[in-house]
Amino acid sequence: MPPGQRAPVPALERLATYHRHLLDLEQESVVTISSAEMETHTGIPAAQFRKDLSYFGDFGTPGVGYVVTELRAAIDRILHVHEEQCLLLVGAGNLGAALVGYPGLMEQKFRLVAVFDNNYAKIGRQLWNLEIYDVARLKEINSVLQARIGVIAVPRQAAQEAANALVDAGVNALLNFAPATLRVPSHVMVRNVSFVQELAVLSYHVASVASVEQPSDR
Amino acid sequence: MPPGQRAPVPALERLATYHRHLLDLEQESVVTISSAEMETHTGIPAAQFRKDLSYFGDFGTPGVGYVVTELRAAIDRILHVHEEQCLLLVGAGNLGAALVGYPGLMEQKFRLVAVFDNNYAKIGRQLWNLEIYDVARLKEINSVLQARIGVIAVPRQAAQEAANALVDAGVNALLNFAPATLRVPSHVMVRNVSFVQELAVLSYHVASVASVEQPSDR
DNA sequence: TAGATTGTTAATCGATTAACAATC
DNA sequence: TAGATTGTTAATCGATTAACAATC
Repeated sequence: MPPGQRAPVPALERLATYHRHLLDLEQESVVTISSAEMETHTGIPAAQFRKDLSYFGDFGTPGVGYVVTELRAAIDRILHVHEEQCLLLVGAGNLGAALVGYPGLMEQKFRLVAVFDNNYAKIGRQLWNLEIYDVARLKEINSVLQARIGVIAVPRQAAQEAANALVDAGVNALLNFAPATLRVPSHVMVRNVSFVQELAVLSYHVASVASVEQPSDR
Repeated sequence: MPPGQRAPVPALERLATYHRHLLDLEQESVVTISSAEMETHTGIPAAQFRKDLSYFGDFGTPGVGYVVTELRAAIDRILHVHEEQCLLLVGAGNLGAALVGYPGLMEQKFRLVAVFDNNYAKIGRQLWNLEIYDVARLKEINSVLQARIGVIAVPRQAAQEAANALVDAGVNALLNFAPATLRVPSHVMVRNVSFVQELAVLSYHVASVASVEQPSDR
């Protein structure tokens, strides 16, 4: 509760998970829920749920639990997803196209407002309902749009350049799909999404399970 | 070095990062590299690099460093990416199509060998060079293919069912793109890739940077 | 040999888990 | 009031960082 301590990033990630489940519960017209019940839904321990929330305030009632709608709304505000968030996308390839068309984005008030590429064959074309702009115009265009989150969906070699352009345009948060280590100023947060890295971890696991011979658990 | 201790998952994730940079260094014909030099490349502290490797053995030479090619090959074997890994994909939507076409996969010896969907409008069609099969045939088909890693790229509502089908077909590692909490047997490892969750963390950051007023660092 | 750099041990840090007094 | 469940403090756990003896 005392805002002296900063919430750990893992707590923020879990907050997003709680949020998703709370939306489900709202749909099912569940009115209140206890931390123990949340545990059965999310698989995250009740103590951790309460601890995570405690970084931001008091949201529950002892002996009762949490009002689903209120808690969902509170997390909306914490994560700042209660109002529309604009996103810029750099890279109009397969992955970029999949992101623009991804229905989960607008479900959560994220809106892709502009797409950029450096390939002249693509510039000026449409990606779904959005025109593809020259990445050289990023700063100019964002001076109007004022988006603060950028999505990088370009090949590895172009990733740093895309990051530079986005930061220069006033973006201070990057979702990076390229398998590259980005250098950014300290006020910019980067979240990497790397399929290949995830697959490597799974690959390690598969090999180790195979070597132990698959136990017949469950 | 003593294999009594199990490597932490964060160490495995970093191993994949080291691997990527070592491939770059090989391209540039760099012969040896020290942990300090790796730090400048990857941004990961030298001490952590050495510690991470120490879970798996001795790979360097005091006073010299690491032979790039040897270390890359050693990590290949640790992550089990030295031989081709077959992947099954469930979900032939936009995201699935982007994954099949993603060049980074085959660069790293991951090969998507079959695509499944439950939409009869899609079954029998081609996705790039692969035929889309009925998800009901997953077990039958994998009894031949023997893939051990599955990729879930279906809508949230269908994710658990896809996971069940994959596990039933002998898969013990899942890369899940659906924003859902999957229940799986304990021998199955799940890695979640959730754009929206990542965006929520970034959204929190953007809001907090804005509230402090952007410092003029860097 | 002297200089460099490893692998490892010990110290630090931070996050998770457990326990419980406060409170509805 | 009695029962339930919170928010928080303290204990535990695990990962990161620092320091250094071993070694090329």
